[in-house]
Amino acid sequence: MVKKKATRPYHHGDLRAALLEVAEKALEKGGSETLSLRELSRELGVSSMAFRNHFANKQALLDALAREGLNRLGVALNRAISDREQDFDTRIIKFARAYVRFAMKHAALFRLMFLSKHRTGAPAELIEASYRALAPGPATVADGQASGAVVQGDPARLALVVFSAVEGLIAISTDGQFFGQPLDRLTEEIVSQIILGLRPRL
Amino acid sequence: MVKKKATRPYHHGDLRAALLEVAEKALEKGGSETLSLRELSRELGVSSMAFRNHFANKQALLDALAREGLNRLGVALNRAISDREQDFDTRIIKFARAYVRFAMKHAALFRLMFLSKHRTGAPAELIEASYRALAPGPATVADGQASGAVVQGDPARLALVVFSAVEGLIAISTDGQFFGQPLDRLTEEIVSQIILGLRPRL
DNA sequence: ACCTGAACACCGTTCAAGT
DNA sequence: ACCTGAACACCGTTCAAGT
Repeated sequence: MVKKKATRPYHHGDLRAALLEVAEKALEKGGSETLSLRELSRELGVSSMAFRNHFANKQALLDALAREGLNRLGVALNRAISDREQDFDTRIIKFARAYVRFAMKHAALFRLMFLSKHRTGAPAELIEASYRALAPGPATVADGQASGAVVQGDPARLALVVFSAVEGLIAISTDGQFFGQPLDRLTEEIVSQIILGLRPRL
Repeated sequence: MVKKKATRPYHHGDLRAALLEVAEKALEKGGSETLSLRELSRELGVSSMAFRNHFANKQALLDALAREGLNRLGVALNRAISDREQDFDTRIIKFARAYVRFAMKHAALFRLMFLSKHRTGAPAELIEASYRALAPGPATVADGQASGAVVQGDPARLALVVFSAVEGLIAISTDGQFFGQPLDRLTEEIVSQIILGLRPRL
């Protein structure tokens, strides 16, 4: 996130930031395919091609949006596991909840984030941003290994099981078929299940 | 799937089927947003608006494609659990594998299927097609309950845990981070984990 | 450095018309 | 019943030009 000097040249102090802001709003109520650059420009009272000074094309704007989203997810996940005094189970459940909550709260952005990073020819920068954002997962698993709560093995590989559980919850959550169970409770249940498999054999 | 008489009126015996076929091919290598009706029409050597006799608009064509995909998934899932002599664990693992394999093999179609049915204002027909396609999940759980392999409770609710596991696998599989483990094996591992939670308490 | 405006090659959809 | 072709209102992107 490079800060630009607010020289207020034509219409805005920072057209780039303004574009990202309205783009995210448009995203959240229409998806990435219905998002129109011309419409965004109209909203901001700027010419259709003003955005060209800040983004090479539409894809570049979407990538920037995805990158920003990944950074925000990373912050949320880091905060969730920040208390290193807590035991592994508590931390990993908080991690899972933060992940699921982010996906629920910013559904369209979340979809874009993983659509962008998985598309063929995604910029390396985006892949790296994703690794950084998700790093709290493996990190917590590694801490769990250090305290004897988790079996030995590659933390990234073991964390994959947690990611799988979380992504599964997110996927089925759009069905809204929770039979009245709050999502936080379901997250705890499923992740608790997963934790059992990560336990060292007695 | 209503069969039309092959009267070969202008260009095709069945333009509807031909459209669905090329549309799926286009989908599989470009996503639903880059799919162009005009381009499909050109490929079939037909006017841009010929499709209008078979589909009200682009969305209707995508919905039809999603519906067809759901039917095919349903067939695959039914086949996976068809041997009622097998025990619960075997059947539900086969179910999960069939699900994951379908999603891998028809990635773009799979995405479209769940994008279509989850979008606001999705036709009821699509929702029903989805329930029918996924029915083998709850059905297998119900069989498991009958044989004492699964705890009591709403089969649809219990099956949700299996769906969650499977969807999670699919989500992370696009990352291709399996550390050399075959997906079938990982599916078995994770679903086996899930099964433990479905067991009646001794 | 930042923004404009006309032009180009695409879209999906509507409508009147053809057979 | 099925298909065509012109027209309309949109796109994203390129390019030459403005300050």
